[in-house]
Amino acid sequence: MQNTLTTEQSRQTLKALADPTRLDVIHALAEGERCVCDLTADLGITQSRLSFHLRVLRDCGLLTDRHSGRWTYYRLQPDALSALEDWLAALRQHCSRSAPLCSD
Amino acid sequence: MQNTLTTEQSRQTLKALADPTRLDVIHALAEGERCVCDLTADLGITQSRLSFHLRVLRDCGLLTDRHSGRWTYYRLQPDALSALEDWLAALRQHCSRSAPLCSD
DNA sequence: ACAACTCATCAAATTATGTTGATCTAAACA
DNA sequence: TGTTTAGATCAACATAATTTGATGAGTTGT
Repeated sequence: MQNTLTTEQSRQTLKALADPTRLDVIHALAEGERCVCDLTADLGITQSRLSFHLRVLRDCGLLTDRHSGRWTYYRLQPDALSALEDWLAALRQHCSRSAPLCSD
Repeated sequence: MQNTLTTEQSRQTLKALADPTRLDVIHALAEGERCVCDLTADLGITQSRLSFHLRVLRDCGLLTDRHSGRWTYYRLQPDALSALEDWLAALRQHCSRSAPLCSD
C-alpha cells in the first residue's frame, strides 16, 4: 500500500517476472525459504545460472536473502508483487479514461 | 474478469510492458485511439520502429487496431491489463502461503 | 495511369540477456 | 593448516530483442 514504484522499478520487476526460469524459482519458493543448493537440485539447473536469476529477482525486490553459516536462504517478498499490482492498477485507470473513437 | 491468462500469455504481456518505448505508446493512447502517423509524430521515433512495437503490443492483446481508408487506428484494450492484474494477484496469493523460515 | 501517402514487413546491424565453465571468497570441519 | 562445501562472480559464448534503412502493398487523388 505504502509502496509506490517508479516506472523504472516497475519495468525491472515486469522484466524479472517475464522469464520462465525465474517464475520457476518463484514457485519453488512459494512454500517458504530455501537455500541455493536445494533450489539448484529442485530446479535441475546449474548453480551459476540459478545464481544469476536469483540476483535479478533480488535486485528488483521480489526476493530477499539471509545468510546462515555457509548457506544462503532466499525467500519471497510478496509486497513486491503487491506493489506491482498497484502500479498496474494505476496504469489501467489512467488508460480507462479513453475518449471516444476518432470520427472519420 | 472472465479472462484467465496462461503463463505464456502473461509472460508475453509482462515483457511487452517492460519496454520504455511501449510504455510511451500506451501513455500516448490513454486519451483514446490514434493513427500510426500521429503516434509517430507524438513519440518522435521512426515509423518502422513504432510499427514493430505496435505489433508487440497488439500480439499480446494490449492494443487493437482498426483500419479506415489509408489510416490504421490503434487503441488500448484495458481488459488485457485487468487480466494481467488478476494473474498477478493469483501469483501473489500462491506465494503468500509462505511457510515459516527454515530452522537452522 | 501516375504520384503521393500510410503502414507493414524484411534483412542486416546493433544491443541486451541468458548460459556455460572456470575461478574466487568465506565458512566449516578434520 | 589443509580440505571440502556453498555460493557469487567473471569472461566467453550463444541467443534473443531492438533498431535502421529499404522495399512492398494498399489507398487516395490527379
